[in-house]
Amino acid sequence: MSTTYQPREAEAKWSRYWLEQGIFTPKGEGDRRFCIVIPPPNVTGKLHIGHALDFTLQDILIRMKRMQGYDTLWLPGTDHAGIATQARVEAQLRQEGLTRQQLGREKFLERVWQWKEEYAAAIREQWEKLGLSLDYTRERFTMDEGLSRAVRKVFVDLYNKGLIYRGEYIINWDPETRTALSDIEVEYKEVQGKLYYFRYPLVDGEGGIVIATTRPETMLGDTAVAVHPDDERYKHLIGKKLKLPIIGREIPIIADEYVDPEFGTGAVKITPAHDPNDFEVGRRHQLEAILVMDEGGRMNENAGPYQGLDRFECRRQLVQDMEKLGLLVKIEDHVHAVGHSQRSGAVVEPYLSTQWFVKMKPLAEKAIEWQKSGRGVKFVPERFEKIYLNWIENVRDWCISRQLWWGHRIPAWYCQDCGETIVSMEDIETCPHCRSANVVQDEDVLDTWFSSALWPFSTMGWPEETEDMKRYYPTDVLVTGYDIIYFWVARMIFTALEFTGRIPFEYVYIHGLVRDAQGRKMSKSLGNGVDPLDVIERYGADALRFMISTGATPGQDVRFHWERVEMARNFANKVWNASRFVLMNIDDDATRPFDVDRLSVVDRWILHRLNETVADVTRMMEQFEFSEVGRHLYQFIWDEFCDWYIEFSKVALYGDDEEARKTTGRVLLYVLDQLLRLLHPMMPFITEEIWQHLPVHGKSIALAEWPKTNPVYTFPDAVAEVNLLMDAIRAVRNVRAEMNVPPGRKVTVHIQTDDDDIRRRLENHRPTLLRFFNAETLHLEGRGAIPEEAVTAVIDGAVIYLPLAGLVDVQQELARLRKELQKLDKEVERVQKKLANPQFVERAPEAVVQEEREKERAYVSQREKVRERLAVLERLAGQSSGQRNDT
RNA sequence: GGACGGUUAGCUCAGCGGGAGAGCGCUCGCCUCACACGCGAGAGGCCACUGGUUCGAUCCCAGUACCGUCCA
Repeated sequence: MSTTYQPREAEAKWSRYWLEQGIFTPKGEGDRRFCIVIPPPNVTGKLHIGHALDFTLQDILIRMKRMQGYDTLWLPGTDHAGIATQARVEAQLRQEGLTRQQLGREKFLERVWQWKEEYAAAIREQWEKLGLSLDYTRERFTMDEGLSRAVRKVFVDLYNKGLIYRGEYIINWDPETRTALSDIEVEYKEVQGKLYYFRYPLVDGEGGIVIATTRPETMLGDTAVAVHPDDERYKHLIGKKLKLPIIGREIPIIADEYVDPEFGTGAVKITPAHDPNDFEVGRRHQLEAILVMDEGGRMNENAGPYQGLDRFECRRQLVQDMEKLGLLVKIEDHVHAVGHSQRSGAVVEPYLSTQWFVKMKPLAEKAIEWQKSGRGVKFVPERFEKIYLNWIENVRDWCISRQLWWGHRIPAWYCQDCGETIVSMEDIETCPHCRSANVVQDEDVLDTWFSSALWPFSTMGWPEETEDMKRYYPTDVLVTGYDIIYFWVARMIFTALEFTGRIPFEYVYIHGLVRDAQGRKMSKSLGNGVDPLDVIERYGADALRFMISTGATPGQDVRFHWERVEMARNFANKVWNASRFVLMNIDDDATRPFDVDRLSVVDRWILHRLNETVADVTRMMEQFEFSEVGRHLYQFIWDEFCDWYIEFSKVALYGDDEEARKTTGRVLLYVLDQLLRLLHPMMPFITEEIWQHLPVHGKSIALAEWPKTNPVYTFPDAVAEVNLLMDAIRAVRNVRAEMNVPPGRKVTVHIQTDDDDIRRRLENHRPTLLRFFNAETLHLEGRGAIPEEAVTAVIDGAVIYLPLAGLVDVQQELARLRKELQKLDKEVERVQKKLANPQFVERAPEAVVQEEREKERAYVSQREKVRERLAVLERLAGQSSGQRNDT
């Protein structure tokens, strides 16, 4: 084994081995099963660091459960990601000077499938590099045949239940990708815009009405101007007609409660085809809806002289023209929220169009009822439940049709002869109503999230009653980021309830986003993204996994810092070297169980602490507190196992007592083995690599049993004794460092105590103390002769002196002790003040009061010892200065 | 406008009713027979602010300020 851990070969070796051995495919046996389905990454491109976080957390859970003996299934898959993938392939085509229209639907889809195969393969490779224990035999894709059947089934059933309908409404239109979007695919951003005041003249008589608008170009489609019915300024004008400038159309002045008299002039232009509120007003007043733009955001034939202009160019020109006509009253600066397409970034246009919708109310009500009656999904952290509920309680109908080619084609056919709409599981050739063969399928596809919403059960083979469906559904946990609670989590819940009658997962663990070192969101445009493969290449997958899973508390964002990856890499190396040490110091029979009666005090101490660590780590894992798990393991392995136990063990290992040597070897191996298991879910590769070097038998550490606490290893006395040892050692080290005693210089140490028990305990560890003190002589004695030229350290129950002829300056030593005295004075004062408070003694729990009393005792006694030593040194200093004065 | 999250060591973050923690950075000393990706010893904090509850508040409650996110 080399002196530093080399992740590259080890990782390649073990991911191959795991696959070959098929250990991630569940057996399908046993009472306890545990299942997670992966949030399917988009086949648009490579995985980013956020995926690495999401997948690592799932792998940690799955690996622990597998080791705990559960029959575990972690099901992988990818998402077709309609708009995003189509856009990527179209961009590729553009480079070749082609458009999808030129290629035609069929040829284009072939290209996208080609793309999909390529990227799905790349994703699979990245999963393996991350060390994920996915069951690749069950990999799914949202457009697989089976999953497509599920999509169709859900669509048909919802349609038959009246929960899917087609109609003409205002939807969010993305003129860039030329498709409809759902409400949540629109991101509102505050924009510094203008508020334009236009005068519309009355048809009959003088004057007119001044309206205010942020989108002047839509006036070309105005079919009314509305005022509030109670608005005294306009009451007399209601019912009169206005002449729409430029177009010349006569439009009525109507009264509607919707108008806010406080905003602008209190008079609002009404454009039913380009604004959701105006659409409603238009319905109430039977107004005509006139579209003035085409699908690409250019003005159409209804826009009169502006036909063919881009919507923003039209706005500029129209404002100029209105000014020339003397109808522009004023322009004000105005900050307002403008909707942008989540995918293309284009300004979204409210647009009247015929689309398919899911009627949300009945579905939402069911989901709310389940959640509120306590049968719902458990959110971790809990606060996200409120976010989910708030959304689903206010959800509006879901626009599910997309004007794309890549996706699940809507299973609706229109008879060109009788006008019938047929929604069907099977493809339709002839109209069942009029027998005409002149039927055409809807050109559009479904929102990607429509199929994602079925993911937890469509991947299991639903609607068939498969074995997987019976055994692994509902799943146990869903792990995902808070950014897709609405898009995905909520939709999975209500579809699962409707179609499977159960919640799709018991827990949903919500994590944050990975940001760059400055806290900015990682994005392509900023170029601040970090490629997980790059991190793996440089530091290893385990380092990446450890860093990322230990980075943040649940629900909180994580910043990516290379220094933190380095920290994780160093930790891996520490584990590596500790293991090397163990392997270098054990015999062949180290695997034999140790005899509890032969255990040394330090053995007992480490076993006791291991027990506590096992309990803590297991508990925290089950509570999804991954970063606490990481911190605990880091601390225990590095500080306690390496810095203390391994150092302690050297005394026995290099000593003469053969039995002690063997026992120590066995304990070292046992503790290391247990620690590797605890660490395995977070750092699968290095733990496997080391474990396979260990003289233990097993196919893989991934299948080794998860550590359990062992009540036999409960040794509170040993813990107290080792704490005493550590105190003494730290005190001496401290003195050596402060006095600049060269590391090579052997010292003599006097430990004085009245307490026979303490002296006896320390006597037991004489060889250890000599080694750690780097001393040649150790005197354990009662209170008595104190060497004069010595440095003093006080610990609880004993005083330690280091005679350091030539190194001790009495004045310096006095100053050091006075500082120490001050510190102790402060502590004593604090404790005594507390204990002097009768309310504290009465009301605080007995244990707390006892603890304070114990502290008081310890501090007072230590202070006493410091004072004594000070008195001696002060006398000495007085003498020497007196002598100087005499001469 | 509403909801939620954050404010703790120079930086990045844990902790969360009873003596302030980690990693990195910094200072000092060490290539000590597992590890310099290391070892040992340190320095460094009115735990944002104002009130309240409590024997006791960094932690709970109310409010304020600033930063951030989501929703309208």
